[in-house]
Amino acid sequence: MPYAVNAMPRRRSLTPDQLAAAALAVIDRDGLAGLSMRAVAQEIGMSTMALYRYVDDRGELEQLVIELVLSTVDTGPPGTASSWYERIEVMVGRLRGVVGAHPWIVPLIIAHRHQSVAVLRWSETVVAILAEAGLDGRDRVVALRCLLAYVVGAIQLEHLGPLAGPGTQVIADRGEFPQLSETARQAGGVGPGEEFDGGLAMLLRGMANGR
Amino acid sequence: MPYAVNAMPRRRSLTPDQLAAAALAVIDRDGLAGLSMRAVAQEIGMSTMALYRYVDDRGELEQLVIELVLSTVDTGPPGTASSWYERIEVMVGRLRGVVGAHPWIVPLIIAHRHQSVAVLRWSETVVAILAEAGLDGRDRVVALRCLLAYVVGAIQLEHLGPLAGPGTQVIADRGEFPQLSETARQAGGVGPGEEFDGGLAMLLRGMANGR
DNA sequence: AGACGTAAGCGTACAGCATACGCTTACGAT
DNA sequence: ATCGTAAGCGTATGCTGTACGCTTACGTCT
Repeated sequence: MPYAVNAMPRRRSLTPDQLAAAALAVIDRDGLAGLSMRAVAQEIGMSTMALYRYVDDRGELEQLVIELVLSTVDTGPPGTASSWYERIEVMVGRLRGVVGAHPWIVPLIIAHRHQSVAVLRWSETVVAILAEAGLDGRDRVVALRCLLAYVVGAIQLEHLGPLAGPGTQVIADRGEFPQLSETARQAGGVGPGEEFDGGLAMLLRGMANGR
Repeated sequence: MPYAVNAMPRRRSLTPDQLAAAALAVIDRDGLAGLSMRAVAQEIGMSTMALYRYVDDRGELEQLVIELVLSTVDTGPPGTASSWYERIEVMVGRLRGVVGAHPWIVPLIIAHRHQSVAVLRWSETVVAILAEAGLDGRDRVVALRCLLAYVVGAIQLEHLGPLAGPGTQVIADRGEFPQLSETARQAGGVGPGEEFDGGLAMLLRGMANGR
């Protein structure tokens, strides 16, 4: 006679969420490169191999992490009061807010997104709004993927490059790239948030003026 | 008395380009995860440690690789006959063509882009076109970063997810996400090229209708 | 109360990783 | 012919993921 689910010989001392949270803590502290089974085990005070009672391999742990993060994205449709334009901004803003708080996980999202329910829920809501905006068929497909590409790309460019100054600035200021260094000079006054929102606004204007 | 440059006690048997080409071959064959000093050494028939006569560390090898790839991007301004709109399309298309042929290196580009002259050259030309289009100040900064974010994000979404079907399709078709699965169905008929170009077109329309 | 079976958790082992250090060796300059 | 130098290599160290088998806690059944 098989055991009941809650009558295991020894109860697990961890929930998958706790495990994922520990992994996320490691990532936030030491970056994606710092994520190792050993580091996570130490974080929760267990032996390395104990983790394998919870996940089959490192990949499954990564999946747990992105699901933990993405599940905190509010995927409910924003109030219908505002325009579709603003509602997309809200949806994208929510995603950026959550993911931008843990930028190291973006590569994990790209790798595991097809297994993520959270991404699907978010996409579902966004697609619905796009439909309301009058986009359908090809254009809607394109718009959705385009939004995702932008979010994913922008977050990485913002957070995952090494400090912007020493590299670009020095070379740019050598007078070899006049237009660029002029632009770079003005970039100083533009905060990351404004930059992101500005780009998103361009994108949305383009979607609105669909051909 | 120091030696002349070409009179070294033992001539290097490799050019940096050959080294980078070997690393790129490994990446193209086995992915970024397959890139290791050992693998590259084997590829060129040298010992692992011999590589360190050419680069300080793995990071420098990566930089060599992206510079090898990106240096093949034609950064010359496209013919002035066409509109700025079309010229940006050409510039973005060139970048996508080259990088899309080696999609695994995108994370390397993100990490090392600030040290890449090729990226600067490309940006310089793009900025010049944007200026002609009437964009300046804040808008030009935003537009450039936005284009880069899109390219980088789109290439990763296209190439770096695991096969699209089994994951998304199966879940989507469970009727839980009606809008999404409807959209996904139509996505089948849209090729990657069309999708990329479609998104870019939206972006450019938005830039044109600057507020 | 005591015995049993199961799964939790751990220790060890192994292959592969980047790379520090020091040795050998080829070879241009003298 | 000799010498100095840098090319190239071998070994060692401390990381990584994880396969395998042991110990141990504990719910269930007698």
